[in-house]
This record gives sequence, structure tokens and C-alpha cells, in this order.
Amino acid sequence: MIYFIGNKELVENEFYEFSTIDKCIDYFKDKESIEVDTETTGFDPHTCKIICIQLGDKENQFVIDVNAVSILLLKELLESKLILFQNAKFDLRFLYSNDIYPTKIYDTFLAECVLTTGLEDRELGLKALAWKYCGVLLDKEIRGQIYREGLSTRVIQYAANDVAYLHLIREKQLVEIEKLELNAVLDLENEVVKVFAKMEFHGILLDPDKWMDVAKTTESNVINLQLELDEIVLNEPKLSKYVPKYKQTDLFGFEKRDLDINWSSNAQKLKIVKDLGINIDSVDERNLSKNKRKHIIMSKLLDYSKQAKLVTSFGKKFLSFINPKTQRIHFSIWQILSTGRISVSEPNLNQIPSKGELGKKIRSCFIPKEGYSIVGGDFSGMELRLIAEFSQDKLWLDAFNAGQDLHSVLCAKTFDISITDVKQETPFKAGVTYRDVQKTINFGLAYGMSKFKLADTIDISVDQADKIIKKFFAVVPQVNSFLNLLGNTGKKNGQIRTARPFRRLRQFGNWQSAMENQGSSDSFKALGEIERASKNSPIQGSNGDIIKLALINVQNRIDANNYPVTIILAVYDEIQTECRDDFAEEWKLILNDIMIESAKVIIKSIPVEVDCKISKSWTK
DNA sequence: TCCACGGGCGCG
DNA sequence: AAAGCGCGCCCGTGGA
Repeated sequence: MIYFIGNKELVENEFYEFSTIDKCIDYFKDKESIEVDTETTGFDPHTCKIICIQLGDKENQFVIDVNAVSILLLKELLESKLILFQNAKFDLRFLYSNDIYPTKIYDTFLAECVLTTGLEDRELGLKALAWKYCGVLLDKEIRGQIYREGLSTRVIQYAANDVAYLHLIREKQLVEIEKLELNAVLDLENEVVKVFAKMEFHGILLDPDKWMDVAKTTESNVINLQLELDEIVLNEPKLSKYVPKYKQTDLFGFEKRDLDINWSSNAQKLKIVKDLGINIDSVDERNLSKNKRKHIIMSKLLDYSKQAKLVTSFGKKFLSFINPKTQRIHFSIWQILSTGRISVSEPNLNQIPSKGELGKKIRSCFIPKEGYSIVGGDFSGMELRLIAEFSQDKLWLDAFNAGQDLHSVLCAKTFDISITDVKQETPFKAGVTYRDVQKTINFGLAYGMSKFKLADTIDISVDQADKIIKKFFAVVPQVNSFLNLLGNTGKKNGQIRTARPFRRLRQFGNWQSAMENQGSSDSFKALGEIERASKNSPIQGSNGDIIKLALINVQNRIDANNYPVTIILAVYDEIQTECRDDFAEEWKLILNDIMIESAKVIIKSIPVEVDCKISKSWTK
């Protein structure tokens, strides 16, 4: 039965009955769980509002007009029961804006994500889930019109439908979850979604003036580089065909640029480079830098791409992400990628420049609110530590246990040099040290890099690369066999998992067809990709699991003690928080402690290190 | 004018 | 045969 709680002036009809908020609360008082959904005037909880909130189960659904009834009357209920959501993060943000903080959550959307990670053509929407698990066809056509239409009869019916099937979906999902042994990772996701909702809701503060300064610098850099590139073309006989015979003037008689080359066009750049007799097949950084000495234009093109990237991705436009109401940036988080990591978009705060002077400057534009500091913790060498833990390779473990620099230790062994010489330049590439090469090897070979790619990356012959690879794996034989085990497991089963206790599952959606077409070149390619992804996924994914656990533990500590701290960002293996100044020193120690303890759930054989900092801006 | 796609590159 | 993994965003391109 559908009950509507709100304005009595609406015409009563056969589709629903009127009820009261007391009756609704009374109905759920003794239930273990409630299905909850909200309809809102838009996507942003800071500038939009909840229109109605629905509470329901299989038998009864209550659609509550929050303009007529205070949503706060539901606070106690929503904060004490297990709440079933479809895509909890969306509703949580709106509930947070109404000062309601659910504690126990089951998200049918996240469960479906966990069940289908890596599968192609999966469907995660409520309509698909209701069909898949309940055989019910939901009508979602009205969805986009609710704001305009208001709480009409059909809107009330539609809204009620969204809280009528989640129990059944959950029941059926849990059977699958149990079968695939995904309980632990599902619990993790259902917990951490609260933290992600809070992060999105709270947002991050950017200093717009400082950002503008940087943007102006990069913009003028690009303009100058463009002129310099034009100049090179004008003075290069081989490129004379790009120079028009007559100078053009615009409507006002001013001279326009002599050239009409778009330096952002890869196709045009490639054509020009080829006209210079330099034979490359693309104008990416590798190819340009490899042929830097062949023509002066090469290094200019390199500079141009770098600066242009800064202008387009991290220029003025970026300021439009600042929310007019809160003056903060409310990014959005995709909670479960194929390995278990998260991604951040609109804007992608995972890709804010960090390297070099400019990177530092750009990151320093992210600041805490008045009276607060940014306190951040950064796991050091997480993936390398995970490789040590999983492979139990003696050398790898010893290096970490002795507190040595792993790259240097491995480097000395791979190249048969003294550990004091690892920062010497290699004979095969100018300006590159042995340790640099070793880093490429450690991160590359661990995930299936071939001798061809290694040769290409560090500019040596394929034979030389082959020898280095063989030597490397002879030095760390257990790493070799562990990675091979992963690769073979993935190829054999079409799926791979992260470490205990989470054992997150990644399935390879194209595995079945690759197996059926064995022998074909498509299949060979696909299985190669599966093999390499299988080597990487447990490492990258376990790292993701650890960060999520740490976020949960950090948030729980904050809540339990009512600390003046908010988590603002999680980037790969770092957690950034905004902490009241007077508490920063103490918090730094607590954060450090929680992060280490969280990682220990998976890393048991070697120490875990976290680098914690207090700052008035986001620092690396 | 819109959309999908691929190259390229920012981060780990 | 093809030969590091994981992302999101920008632009130009080409077809509708």
C-alpha cells in the first residue's frame, strides 16, 4: 500500500491513502531495516532541495512531502535503522544537508558494483536491478519531470516504487555475495560510502586569486611558444608550403599571424615533423624527446604540449568548478573502479599537477578554511610493500625490514654495482641514473612490461633490455614466481582477487570469448591484457582496499571523539584532512597511527610507513 | 551543431 | 600475432 504524507488538499484517489508522520515512524519502529529514497530539485545538495523522501518495504511505502512535514522528524529513525539505498551517496549528501546522518547502510548499487566488477555491459540502475532480481518492470520515464510536475499522483506512485523492491534485491544479491565470498568487501564499501558522501558534500577550498596567477603565467607561456613555433616554420625552407605568399589582414586592417597552423592538432604537428624528414609515427612525449636533437622544433613542441595541457586542464576554466553557494569545489567520486580504486571527477583531483615548481605551486592553491590546517598522510611505497608482502621475496622483504631504499638495493644487484654508485649516470642514457632505470623496472616489470617497451623507455637495445630483465628476476625470484602465478591465475580463471581479508573480485568480461577464440590474434591480445592486468590488479586493488579501510577508521575516530576534523580528499595512497589549528599537532599523530594500523590488516611482514604533514595548503 | 572516438597527458 | 597497470579530461577529427 502506498501512503502519502503531506498536503491534504491533494485529491485522494485509488492509488494511495493519506497517512501521518507518526504512523510512518510507528510502522518502522520495530523493523530492522527501511528502504529509503529521495526526490530532489537537482543534483547539488547545496543549491537544490529535497522534494520528498520515501520510506518503504515490500508491503508499504510512505511518500513524505518535506514541504509539508519536517524531515527532521525522521532523524532518529534514519540514524538508527539499517537503511537500504540505491546509490546511497546521492541521498546521503542531501540528508547531510538536513543534518541527518545514517549510520548503517546497505547500497544495492554498490553491491551490484562489487558483484560485477570488470564485467562488460553490466547494468547498475534500479530499473535493471528490479528486473534482474525481482522480474519487475519499473517505469523510470517520469524521473526527469518530477521537479516540474510536483507531487502528482503518478509521481507519488513512481516515488513509492523506488522503495518497494530494495529488500528483495538485497536478499537476492546477498545470496550471490555469499557465493562469491564478497561479504567483507561489500561491508567495506557500504561503510566507506558515508565518508565519500561527506567528502563530496564538504568539498575543498581553492584560492582563486593564486590560481589565476598561475593560469595567467601558463597562458602567456602558451602564446609565446605558439609564436616561437610559427617563427621556426617561417624560417625553415623545408616548411615553406605552410607559409602563405601574402600576409592577411583582418577586417580592421591589422596584420594577422602569418601562419594558420593549429599547434594543438596532433595530425598537423605530425605532418610538419615528417616534412622535416623526421620519421616518427606519433608526436607524443616519447617520440619528440627521442628525436630532440634532430630539429629545434622538437623541444618547442614538447614545451608547447606541456604548457597547453596546463592551460586547458588546469587554467581559468578550473575556477568554474567553485560552487557559488559554498565557494568550495564539490568533486564527485566513482567508488569502485575495476581494481577497487576510486576515481574523482568534475574536477579530477587525482591528476592535479604535483611535479616540479609549477606542480608545487598549483597544489598550494588548495587551502584549508580560516583557522584550520591541512593535515595529510601519505603511505610510502605502498605498492612495493604489497609486492614484498605477497611474494615474500627475501631480498625485497629484507630491504624494507632494514629500512633501506628498495630501488637502490635492487639497483645495485641488478646492475652489479655498489650501492653508493646507484645515482651514477648510466652509460646508455644521458642524464638518467641507474636508480632511475631501476624504478622503471620495478614499476614496469612488475606489471608485465616487455623487453621492447623497456628498451624503448630507457633507450637501450632490445638485447640489453632482455638481459636486464633476466638479471632482475634472477635477483628477486619470488617476485618473479608470484607475478607469474597471478598472471596465470587470471588467464586460467578469467578473474583475480585482492588480498585477504577483503578478497575483492575483478572479473574479465572478455575472457570467455577470448577462450572460445583461442588461436586468433584477437584472443592472443586479449589474454595478454588479462595476464598483465592480473599481475597489477591485486596490488593496485589491495592498496585501494587499505585506503578505504583507513578512511573508515579515520572517520570513525573523528565521529567518536567529535574531533574538529573533516576528511577532504583521498588520492591513491594519501588522505588529506582539514583540522582546526589548535588540534593539528595532536591530530597528525592520530592520523599517522590510524593509517598504519589500517594497512597492517594486509601488510604483516614489514613495517608500514606514513608520511604526515601539517600545512596551510595541499602539499606533496 | 552534436556526438563518438582516439591521441595525448595529468596523476598514482 | 602483441607485448607495464589503473584512471579522467582536453582537443581535433570525421561522420551524421
